[in-house]
Parts: sequence; structure tokens; C-alpha cells
Amino acid sequence: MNARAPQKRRLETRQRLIDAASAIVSDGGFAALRVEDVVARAEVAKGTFFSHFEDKDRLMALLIGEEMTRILSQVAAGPAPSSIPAFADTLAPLFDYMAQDRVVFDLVVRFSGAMAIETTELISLNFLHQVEQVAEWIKPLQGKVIRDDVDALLLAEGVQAFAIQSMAFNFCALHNTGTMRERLTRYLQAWMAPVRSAQ
Amino acid sequence: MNARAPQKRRLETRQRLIDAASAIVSDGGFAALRVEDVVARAEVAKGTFFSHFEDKDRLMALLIGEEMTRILSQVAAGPAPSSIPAFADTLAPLFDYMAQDRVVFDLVVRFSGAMAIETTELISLNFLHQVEQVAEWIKPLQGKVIRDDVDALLLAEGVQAFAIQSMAFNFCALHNTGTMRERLTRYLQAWMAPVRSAQ
DNA sequence: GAGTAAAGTTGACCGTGGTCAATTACTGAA
DNA sequence: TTCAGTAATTGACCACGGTCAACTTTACTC
Repeated sequence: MNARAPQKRRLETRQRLIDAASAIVSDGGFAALRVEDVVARAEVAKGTFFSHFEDKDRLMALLIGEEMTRILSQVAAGPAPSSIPAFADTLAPLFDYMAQDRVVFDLVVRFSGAMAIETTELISLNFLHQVEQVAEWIKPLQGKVIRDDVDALLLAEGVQAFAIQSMAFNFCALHNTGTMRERLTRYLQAWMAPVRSAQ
Repeated sequence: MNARAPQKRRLETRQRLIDAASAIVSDGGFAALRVEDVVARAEVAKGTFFSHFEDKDRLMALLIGEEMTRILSQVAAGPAPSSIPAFADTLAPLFDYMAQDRVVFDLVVRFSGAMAIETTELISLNFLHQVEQVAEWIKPLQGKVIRDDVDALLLAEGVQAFAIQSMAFNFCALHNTGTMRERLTRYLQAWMAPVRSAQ
């Protein structure tokens, strides 16, 4: 019923593939990643690649997901933001990584909603953790510098939505005024600040 | 300096390609679209396809953009929403079309920020028009059922950001509770309602 | 150690998007 | 009408992701 544990050989092969791919990406970027180059560098046959990864995108998603996880845990270990603009600053390393490259951004968006049921997609999990982390930061600030009429989790989801929007605008020819962070800060101010109705 | 006007023959060929592609999409969906099938149906050579469209994605973006434009103008011709939940209802035809199919959604997101400078990408323009339209709807409601401490255009951009987020969650294995519209309505309520600070 | 079933790997092969030098059709000037 | 120059089209060709039946290695049983 449940699968047998993989042999040591398989784990080594898998690691060789990942290492080869990482090396190629680190000089040349994701756009330069070719499956043939990966298997040549890892000294395995092409078929082996696809026995380890469903497709090329999954491997890229794995590499990106690992890096995002690393960055997020670093961010989470640091100090919590204490004001609304500080949220954009604190999360900047993560967002800069996602927006660094069109290929990366497209893949992140594509995989942020997991591709299929029952998957353990790193990027998708990372997005969940992001939201949880942001919600944790928000809670103690609610009623002070952040509105408290809305659930912290919903606010955190909004932060993510606005972050994606800001990143997309960053690549967009029609919205080329201002930096990503300025734009995001404006959104977050409007989204999270306690508002006194004019009425 | 500026290019000569295209010959009639060229315009006819282009239309034949578009018609062929439309026909294939309408039975089989976007996932079934093959360039070879399109050129076979249009009775032209493969090279002709790529002299008319930069790549296959641009043709798909064109078809999708045309449909989105049609839907948006229909929506714009209808009655304006007069409450926050009504925004989700009024825009539903547009969002349903975008979220109907993974291929469509991915392409829309990819092209919503135009791909390059100086392009006239329909989807990208459509997004701008969407924001303008939504802002027009928002303005007369500000100070009544919608907050007026934030610019209508910024609010409209937020509507778009939340719509994308809701659609993405719709495809996501990890967020499979509730419909897209319910989710969007919750966001919009929090985003646009006049809020009295608890403080 | 021999036998064998499952895991792991291989590489020739295929599908499909995209290229480009060669060819054909059109246009406008003389 | 002729002809040169340009627009439009062609299809053989390539690049690259992905498949799968055959083969090799490993792990387990007796």
C-alpha cells in the first residue's frame, strides 16, 4: 500500500540533479535552465530527471521554494514590524526575491495556489506560512496602529494580495511610476490603518 | 520611418488564423490549441503564423483580451453597483471568465502587467479600463456606503488585487472552502466599508 | 549463494513551439 | 509593360521538454 523508502542511490541522484540545477541557475539565471544541461552536469540520463521531478517547472518551484523558505525564516527570526510602513520593509527580502526575475515571479504566482490536490508544494506552503507570520505580527498591533475591526488573518491575506499586485505592476509597462515598496506602502496604509469614518 | 500599411492579403490571412484558432478553442478549450492545427485549418504555412504573432501566447492573449473587452463593455453598459457586495456580483461575468480555466487565468495574470514597454496588449489595457470603470462606480458611493478617506482609483486597484487573490485561491488545494464570490465579498467589505475606529 | 521481485536508470524517440533562407506575390516608378 | 524593391508566405529544420519499453542494480527470501 504505502511506498517503500527510497534507496540511498536514489537520494544521491536526486541531490546531484538539484545541485547541478542550482549551479546552472546561479550563473545564468532560471531562464538559462535546460534539462539537458542539468542531466549532463549530474551525469545521469534524461529519463532519470523525469523520474525524480514531474516536470521542469516542479524542479524550479523546488529551488525557488527552498530559497523562499530560507528567506522567510530569516525574516521571521528578525524583529517584528511595529508600524505599517515597517511591514513593507520587513518583508522586502522576500518580495525582492520574488520580483527579481520574470520567470521566478510567474512561477511563484502559478504555484502559490498549489497545482493539484494532495501536493506538498513548497511555494504554496510558504505562502501559508507568510500569512500566518504576518498575522502574528498584526495581532499585537491591532487597536493601536492597526485596525481591529477585521480579523488578523484576513488582513494578512490582504497584505499578500497587495504585495502580488505591487510586484505585477513592477513588471508592467503601463504602471512605471514609483518603486514597488512605495506602492505597497500606500496600499498597506489604506488597508490596515484604523480609519475614522468621515460620516 | 513608419511602416507601410499592410496589404489586404495580409489582413485576410491574419483573420483566417484568428478564426481558425477561435474555432479550435471553442471546441476543446485553450489547452487543446496547437499551432500546427491552427495553420492547417487556416491553410497557411507555419512560418506565416509566427510572422503574424510573436508567439502562441500572444495569439491566446489576443483571443482572451477580445473576449474580456466584450464582457467588460457589456458589464459597463449595465447598472452600476450600489452596495459593496454588488461589486462582486456586477463584475462576476468578467471574473468567471478569467477563472474558468487554468490556462486562461495564468495567461491573464502573466499579461495583466504588459510584457514589454510600448506594447498594446489587450489584456493589460483591459485591466486599466476595469480599474477606471470600478473607480467611476465607487466615486458617487464614497461617503455613503464606501469609505472616502482613500482615493477612488486606489480603492479600485485594491478591488482588482483582491479579485486576483480570490481567483488564485479558487485553484488552490489549500484554500478550498467557500466560493470565489464569497471570498471576494469578504475582502471587499473589509476594504471599502467606512470604518469607525475602535480606538 | 541462487533466485526473484521491485526500484532505479537508460537513451532512442516523439510532439510541439519557434526560426530563417529561399521563394512568390504585390506595388509603384519609369 | 517592364522591372526593381518590398511585403508576404513557405516549409525544411532546429531546440527542447517530456515518454517509455528495455535494461541494470538493489533488497529480500529460502
